[in-house]
Amino acid sequence: MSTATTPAKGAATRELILEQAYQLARHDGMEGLSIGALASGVGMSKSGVFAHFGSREDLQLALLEAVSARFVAFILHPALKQPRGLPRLRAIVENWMEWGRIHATGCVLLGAATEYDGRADSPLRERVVKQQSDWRNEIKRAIALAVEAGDFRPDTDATLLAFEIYSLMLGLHHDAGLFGFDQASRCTRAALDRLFASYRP
Amino acid sequence: MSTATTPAKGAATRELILEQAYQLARHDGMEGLSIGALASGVGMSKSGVFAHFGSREDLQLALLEAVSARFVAFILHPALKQPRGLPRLRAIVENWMEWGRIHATGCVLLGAATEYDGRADSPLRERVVKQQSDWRNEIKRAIALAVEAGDFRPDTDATLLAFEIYSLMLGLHHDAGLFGFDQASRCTRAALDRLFASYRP
DNA sequence: GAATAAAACGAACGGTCGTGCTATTTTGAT
DNA sequence: ATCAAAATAGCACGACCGTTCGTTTTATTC
Repeated sequence: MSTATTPAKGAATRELILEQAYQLARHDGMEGLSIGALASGVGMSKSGVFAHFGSREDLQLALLEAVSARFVAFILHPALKQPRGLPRLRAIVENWMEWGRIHATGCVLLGAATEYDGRADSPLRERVVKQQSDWRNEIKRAIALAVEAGDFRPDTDATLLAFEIYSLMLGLHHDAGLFGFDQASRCTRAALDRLFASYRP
Repeated sequence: MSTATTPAKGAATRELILEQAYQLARHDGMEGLSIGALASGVGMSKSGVFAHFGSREDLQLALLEAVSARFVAFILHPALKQPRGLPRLRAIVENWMEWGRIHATGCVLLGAATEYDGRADSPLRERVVKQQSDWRNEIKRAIALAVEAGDFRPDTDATLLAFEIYSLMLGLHHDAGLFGFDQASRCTRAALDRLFASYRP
């Protein structure tokens, strides 16, 4: 122990692998992710990549974790600088739409949610469900703060509004992937304005 | 020619194969569909199954076509018995929700839309885009009839409303797959009521 | 620089993948 | 019953899959 400094500097390689895995999973989904393609993507041997995670499933779990952290860091954290209430909620949604623009060509989290939606219980599915549940709660919290601030009517159903917002974001991703981002974002913005207006006191 | 009756009675086998492919694709997606698993599912040899379609891609295309036809037959056709306007639109949405209930454990069409969203152009993707586009137009038509009937305000943006409805259905599928159908359908119904009310004259 | 631990490699394993090819069976019309 | 055509089976192929194992290279510590 004593001077037990971090003996693992090859954790940087792990990051590199996860970054590449992220790119691959955007195209082929979580189940389409293969260690062989991943290895040649980072210029390593299959076994070299494999050793970092111990199994394909653990790799997938690590990827899921990494993407989720990235998602929250991109959307929620910057929005926390905005004052509580509608401004913060709008910032979240705005960042979310920007995330959708960047990931119009495939989003790992959305793909995972679709791949594991009705599947039998597995560590992967459990993780996805928890992440989605956590994220939904974050939105509900932002909504609750907007109600407190008087930006929304006191009888606002936060669960319902969170569902409505989330649905529009699904619509954005869906339409952006199939019909192009510009048209999709126009509809999304208009729908969000209508939605927020309908909850105004 | 002359008495050229249908020489192919093994088209029934094709149907059987497609039915099994449908079940498999619900779990593993369109890209997870494999001929080997399909063959053992219907109790045939791989090559026997293969011969019916000529390639995996053609099998996928045939499946996509079959599911799409089933989708429309389940949701749109029965609704056409309802009078034009809001009743018919409501019937469409109601059938759509029932479809979502049945397919809470994986919907092939939704899965395909996610799998091919940002992908490079391929026959599969083109087919998915066309199907989604056609379906969106059907919704817009039903909305336009509702406007004509005076159920919605004359300045109703059919494209926007179609997007809003579609988004809610995506939200239903999403939440039903992850959190259970009951809670998801409650939110969806409430959101639909709010949405329709907001367009009332 | 020697000793030690971490990291990466390379080959091999049993499987499954999609896809050809050639037989064999089954079917439907004569 | 016959015969052509359609349907299915059987087999083999090259490629890739996740995983294991023993070795070799690289990095860290004394």
